[in-house]
Amino acid sequence: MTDDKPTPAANEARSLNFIEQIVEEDIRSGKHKARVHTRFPPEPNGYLHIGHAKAFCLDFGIAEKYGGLCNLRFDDTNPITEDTSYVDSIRKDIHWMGFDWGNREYYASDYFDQLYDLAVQLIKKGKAFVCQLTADEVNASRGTDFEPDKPSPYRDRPVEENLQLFERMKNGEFPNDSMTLRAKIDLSSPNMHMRDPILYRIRHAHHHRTGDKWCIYPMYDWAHGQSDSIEGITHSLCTLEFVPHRPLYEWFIRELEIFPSRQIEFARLNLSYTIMSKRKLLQLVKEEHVKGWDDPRMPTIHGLRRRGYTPESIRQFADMVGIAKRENVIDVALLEYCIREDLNKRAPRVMGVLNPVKLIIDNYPEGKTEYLDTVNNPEDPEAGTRSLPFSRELWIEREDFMEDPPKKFFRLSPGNEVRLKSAYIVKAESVEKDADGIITAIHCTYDPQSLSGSDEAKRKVKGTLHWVSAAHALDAEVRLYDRLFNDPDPDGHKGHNFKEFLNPDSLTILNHCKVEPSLGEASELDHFQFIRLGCFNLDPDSSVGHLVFNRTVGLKDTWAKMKQ
RNA sequence: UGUCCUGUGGUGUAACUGGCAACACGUCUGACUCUGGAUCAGAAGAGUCCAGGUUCGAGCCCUGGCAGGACAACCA
Repeated sequence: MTDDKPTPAANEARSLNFIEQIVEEDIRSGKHKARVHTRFPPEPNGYLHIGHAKAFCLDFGIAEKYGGLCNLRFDDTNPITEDTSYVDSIRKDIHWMGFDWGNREYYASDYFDQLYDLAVQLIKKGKAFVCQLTADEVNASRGTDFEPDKPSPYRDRPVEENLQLFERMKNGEFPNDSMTLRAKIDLSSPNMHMRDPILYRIRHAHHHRTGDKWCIYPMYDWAHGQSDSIEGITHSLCTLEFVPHRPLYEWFIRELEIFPSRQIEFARLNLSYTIMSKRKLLQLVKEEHVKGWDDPRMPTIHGLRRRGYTPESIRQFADMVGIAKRENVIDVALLEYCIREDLNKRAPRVMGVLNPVKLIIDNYPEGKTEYLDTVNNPEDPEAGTRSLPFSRELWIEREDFMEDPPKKFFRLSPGNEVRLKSAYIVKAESVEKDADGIITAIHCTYDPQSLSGSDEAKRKVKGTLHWVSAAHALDAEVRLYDRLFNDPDPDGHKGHNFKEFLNPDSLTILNHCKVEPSLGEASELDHFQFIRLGCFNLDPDSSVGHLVFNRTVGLKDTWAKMKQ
């Protein structure tokens, strides 16, 4: 066994995304002494969503894979939109996802002093100046693609004067927006970011961490790259919209002669039938199209958690979508696949009836209750068994009975037999209806010899139904969710607002569901598989005596597919 | 119009860096099943945006097009 060609499997295990390839090359060449250090830099001005999850799974994942570190760094350079409450939620979300940053929780605001000093350094080099143009005037001075910007009249202010003015800016001697510090680079650059970008602006605003110490705040380009350098970040991973910023990122490194972090960009996640813009998600919350950031229909981490998604399923998803530079739209079906697969292995099976109709077993003794054993999870022998109360009157799913069934209907219909899961085989005999012709009860008979597990129970019947004993059932509210938008790309239609595509049926509330009594002991957010129906979890809205379940995702339903 | 990024089955990602395109989701069969779930077996589906070129040989290299996206905030 010397010259085996690599098997496809081995090959695949070796296949790396383009960022891993870069990292491995750097390690091989001994760059930064083969050290790998990444960071996840959220701005604390909103909640994290699944797109961020893709990003921080990458940041933390790369560090983990190559024995490096990943910092959490809040990019808090804009006090008027940022808030400490967001810091808490972001921290919580990342922890919940299973990542840890040790004591390396940093803030761009931690570096305001150093950033200020670096700015002074840049001024001294003659590479930055204090500009007194108003925002409108700056915009008016902007050129076009082929026409350079008009130089600011303050562009050639002497270094000494710049130094003094910048210090006075810092000292709060000037009102908001009256001055900026701008880099002096290249007014005719085809890259607009190089046309004397603004580094600092004046904002007399209270900052959630630095309080009132500062009234000048650095812009993204100035703060982000330098923060990377200060932390010794080797690979600074960000999304594609920052590609044009990279020349500026590198210009600062060169001019300041600071640690050369490398910025690498990848394509952000897009999910079909949803939106990912923080601003637009905020709009959905504010305009009450959803009930909050943690509404189970939201693509936020908060929303997914409440919906019943597990950290493992989301990490699996992040892994499966891959990393590349081309625009992409991931099918939500992949996300659903990930949670089904995870919960299939872990979620205990229980019985719950969403749209109940009474099933009366005419030949079963009145007042009798049997306790029948049933397995908690066929995928997990360790999960054990529990007992279920069974009696003469049961609830079954209204959909599971048809008076006049089509040929492939494997459920209950007059004269036909069906297995009640973990119980007996029953045969439908007759129905009761109300004045409107709606079935109010189904009468059946059971075969006492057919109890699950008994020798006589080997008889095959075409279908198996879930059920709940009427006398023992608990009432429950069940919330069914459908996609929030009924268009695959709600934000992608020119001339149409994304809200036009909101799905009016994204939430269906069922109020009179019946669930097995064991569910009375469920805890908040516990996961279950309601047999034959889907994955559900207990919503925090539940209270003693009022159970509320969310449907995380339905089971694959080939019958539903056949009906179409 | 300028600069930059990107074009591989329906979707996403690969192709050990020149050797006739693989994996996953989705779709469709069939088997099995006390969940029409799961599991198992299998199938269909791209000749890699287009046109030239280099080469024995190109998705990978070169040239020229075309298409999509990003940028032009005192946001990040």
